[in-house]
Amino acid sequence: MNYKVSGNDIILVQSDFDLDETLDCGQAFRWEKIDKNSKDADILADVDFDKAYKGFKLNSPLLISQKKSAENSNESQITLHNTSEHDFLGIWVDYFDLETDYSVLKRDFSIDETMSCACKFAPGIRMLKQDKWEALCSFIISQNNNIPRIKGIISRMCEYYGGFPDYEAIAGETVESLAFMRAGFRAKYLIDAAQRLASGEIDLNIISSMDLDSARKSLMTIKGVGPKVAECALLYGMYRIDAFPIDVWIKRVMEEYYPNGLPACVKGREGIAQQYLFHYIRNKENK
DNA sequence: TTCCAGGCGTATC
DNA sequence: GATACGCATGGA
Repeated sequence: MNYKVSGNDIILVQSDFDLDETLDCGQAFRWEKIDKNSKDADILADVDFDKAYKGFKLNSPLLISQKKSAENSNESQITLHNTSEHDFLGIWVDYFDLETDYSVLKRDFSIDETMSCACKFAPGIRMLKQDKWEALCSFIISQNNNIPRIKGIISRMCEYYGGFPDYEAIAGETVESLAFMRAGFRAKYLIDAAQRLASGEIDLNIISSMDLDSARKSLMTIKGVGPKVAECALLYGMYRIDAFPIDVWIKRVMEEYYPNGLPACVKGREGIAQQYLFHYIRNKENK
């Protein structure tokens, strides 16, 4: 990975990374696109960019922009603004999975025809390595919900606490005191998860090193965590890329393309394949 | 008005 | 173990 430090910015030339496809594909809910015509874009007044996002990993903020390379369509200049080399190496390299070569991954996946289409459809998807607790919370909130509303609930939560609340904070709440979030029936599930973590009954660090089945079972002892949310917590919060969350959209993918199961070429990396497929099935009609 | 959204708990068989 | 139904909320 090649990068340079320029003042308070980190600049890297990176292939297989598109901000829209990675930050707005339903894996994370705290990234907001910066409209070039809004006053938000003022902070990027001197920057030459195509698209930019601001957001967080847990409570680490980041402003990130992208400028497509003129000579290579698969390549972009990615700039992480107002950060340090220390945070880049300590937080963001890991978060954006920059040590993984996605061109190799996509080449492997593309043996399968549907996977090939999905990879070509959004070649700039990367798996985000999110915080365990943040991912668990996010996907508890996600159940029977749509993405704009998930973002809204999480945004109200973070605004209220002045950042993403730790589980001790949520553990002390009640359904009534969390009413401001308008999370509906999910509020009691968040509280249960937080209380189980606060009591030490469940430890996400321990779960992250369990075998997949034990990890699933342990997570599913939390109220409101079923097979799908457990799988998402494992995939997005613990980088268990062999986890394979099946929601309504992936169910459609399986019925339409894989009635006999997933192809062998995604074995061991089902979760990453899932991210390409999820984005593909949801968006292929309107592109 | 009705249907749906990155599901799950509960009741019932 | 399978299936049916209710659930908070808000946009289409």
